[in-house]
Amino acid sequence: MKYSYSEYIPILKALSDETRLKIIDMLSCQELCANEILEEFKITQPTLSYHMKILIEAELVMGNRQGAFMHYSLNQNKSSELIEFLKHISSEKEECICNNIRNKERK
Amino acid sequence: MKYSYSEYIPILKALSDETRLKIIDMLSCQELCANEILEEFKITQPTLSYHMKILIEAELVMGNRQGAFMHYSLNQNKSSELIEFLKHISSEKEECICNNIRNKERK
DNA sequence: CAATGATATTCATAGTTATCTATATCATGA
DNA sequence: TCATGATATAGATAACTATGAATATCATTG
Repeated sequence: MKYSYSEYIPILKALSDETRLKIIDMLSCQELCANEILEEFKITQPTLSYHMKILIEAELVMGNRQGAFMHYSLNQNKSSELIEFLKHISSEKEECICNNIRNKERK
Repeated sequence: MKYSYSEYIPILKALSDETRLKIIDMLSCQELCANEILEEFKITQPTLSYHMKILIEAELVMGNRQGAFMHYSLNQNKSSELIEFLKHISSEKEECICNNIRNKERK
């Protein structure tokens, strides 16, 4: 399995913010719309909209318009994918980038 | 188990950079010193030193001076801890932050 | 103890990010 | 169709980040 680091940067950046981490947590059991999310924070509505956009662009969250309301839900596939990626890069493996580094000199 | 979001921000920020993700991957099987890592990138030595500092401050990487050389190794505990945290916030659970949101109104 | 090699720090800077205010768009119901 | 409520976009800005050049520190070896 081949991973590209850059592919995961937007997801990791999306998660590198306390507000957005909390939003992920809030969406873990149920979908919510923007005003329900907003109530839990002391930020303005445009700021929340900005954070939602980042989460959606990272594909961690899906937006589904129901009339005037945007229903936001978690994309569990994407978070699982990230978790697999993190497990992969941080554990020992056969085909590893590090095979080309110091081992090279040892052989 | 109680998680604080802010605790994980430095780790997630540390991972939100392609250079640093690659460094984590490079350290997954063996420890390496700075010049070995540097060879794999087209950045300057001070820039690498800056990235290593961020990884160390996030406790994802440990530095161990061996004479003139710094041996960098992965702190697998820390990456596991992050993975557990991400699993936790992104999956359904009994005691969830979202219990206090929409459910409240339904009861 | 001076030269050299390895790594860290300082400083300056361009680029990015989070935030707000103001405004726009979009949907609904009177 | 107009007023209202929900969400998005634009523009401005302060704070933060990644980078390189210059320099400093630290360890080794002659």
